Amino acid sequence: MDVPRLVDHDRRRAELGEAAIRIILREGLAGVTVRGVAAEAGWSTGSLRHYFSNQHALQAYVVQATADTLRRRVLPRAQRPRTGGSVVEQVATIVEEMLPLDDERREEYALWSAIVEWERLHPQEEGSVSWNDQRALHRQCIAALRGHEPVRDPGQATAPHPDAEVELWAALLHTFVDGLAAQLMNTPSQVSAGTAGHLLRSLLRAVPRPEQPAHHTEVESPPQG
Amino acid sequence: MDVPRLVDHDRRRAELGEAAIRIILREGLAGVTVRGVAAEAGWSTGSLRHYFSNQHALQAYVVQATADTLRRRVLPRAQRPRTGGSVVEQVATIVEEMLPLDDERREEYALWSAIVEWERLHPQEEGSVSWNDQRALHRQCIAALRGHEPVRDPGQATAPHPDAEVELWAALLHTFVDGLAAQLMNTPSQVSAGTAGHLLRSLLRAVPRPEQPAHHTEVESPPQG
DNA sequence: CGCGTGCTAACACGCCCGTGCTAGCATGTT
DNA sequence: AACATGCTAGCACGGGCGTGTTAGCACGCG
Repeated sequence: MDVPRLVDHDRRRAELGEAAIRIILREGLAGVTVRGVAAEAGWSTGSLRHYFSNQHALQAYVVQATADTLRRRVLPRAQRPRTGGSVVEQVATIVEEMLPLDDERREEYALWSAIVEWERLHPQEEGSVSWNDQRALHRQCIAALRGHEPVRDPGQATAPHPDAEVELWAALLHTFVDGLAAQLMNTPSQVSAGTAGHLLRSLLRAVPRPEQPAHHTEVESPPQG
Repeated sequence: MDVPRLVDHDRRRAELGEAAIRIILREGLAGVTVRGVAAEAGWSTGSLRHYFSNQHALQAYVVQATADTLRRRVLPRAQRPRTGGSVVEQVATIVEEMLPLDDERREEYALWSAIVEWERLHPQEEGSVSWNDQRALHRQCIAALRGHEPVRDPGQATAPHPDAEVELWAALLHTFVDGLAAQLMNTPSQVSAGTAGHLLRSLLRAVPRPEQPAHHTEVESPPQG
């Protein structure tokens, strides 16, 4: 026993994941079948089932692998330091890294939507994949609105933020970005990339900032529900 | 020939539509199969195919019937006149009629999402169903922000609006509402109904209005893309 | 009453699916 | 060189799907 492995299981699984991602982009998450993924990767179904006993196990792995791929692709772009331009422009370029404004980001957003859909249909899995990423986007919005570097995760996610107004506007921006992304994906004929940029910057200009306190919004309670 | 009909075809089609809506709510649009709808309605597949030759014809009809059902349910609620409360509160209650804040409106939003999904997958159909409803929501937002009754459709959809700022904020509100609805559906544990209400009202309070021109947003171009 | 037409039900075909199973191949060890 | 074990390929079964076809039923009309 304990014979040295002949193949690298992790490498094989990663190959399967890449094939599955290609299928998701072509046919959506419902197209991720045992037979389909095996054919896309050039294998037989029996070989695939040596690594994933179930379709469920396959899809769960694919969701995880896709989330990892997205993190590696999107986060560095969003966290790249911005120096030039106004605060509005800096925040806009950060947010635009996550919006489906071109084919590459449309691909990324389609993959992200597939993950969210999968987790909506399978809510009992231990440890939601998208939750941490949602928090990361949230923190990114907060940090961007402050004009600071992203805050390290304090570990206490529900603790009230020191600046309730910034927290509120981060939540508003987060929601707005979700809507903008949905409109760009679902009704691209009505909301083009240029329109999205205009809308985003218009909203950002409406955000009250300390150095420009022209508009006061009465904050009643923190937006965490 | 021209023998009087023995059954009311429209009535039968409507029965099929209701059965299909139940299936959409249970299993999504992908569950709308010829066999499944026939079984849900208590028919045989042969009978169903007497009314719809294709699965495509069935689904196209179901999408249309669902859109009609939604219009009859949602539009009267949204267009009900608001008298009491501030403008923010009036607009909030209008918008909330379209948000998935309880089980009934979650059902409605799930049906609406199915329609949008279907039209995204079949873009070549003559006359998009959701386009007119998107315009209706857009006009509703504009009218609500103005505090007026809904404007009649001028027939010239791309004509620039007289008040560019209202048009801009209507588009921003529309996008924000889309994002809020998506968050309520996809991540209800993070965005509850109460949170959604707070966020919506916070955004509405930030909208500059003629009687409260405390904040000036530099409008550069109309948001139509 | 008998007939024709509209409607219904059921079956058949081919395809794709998940999954269990088994014979064969390749490789590291003895 | 021979073996044992991990891996591969392929088949088989049962089920769901869309769709074409066909036999049978019900009703209105002559």
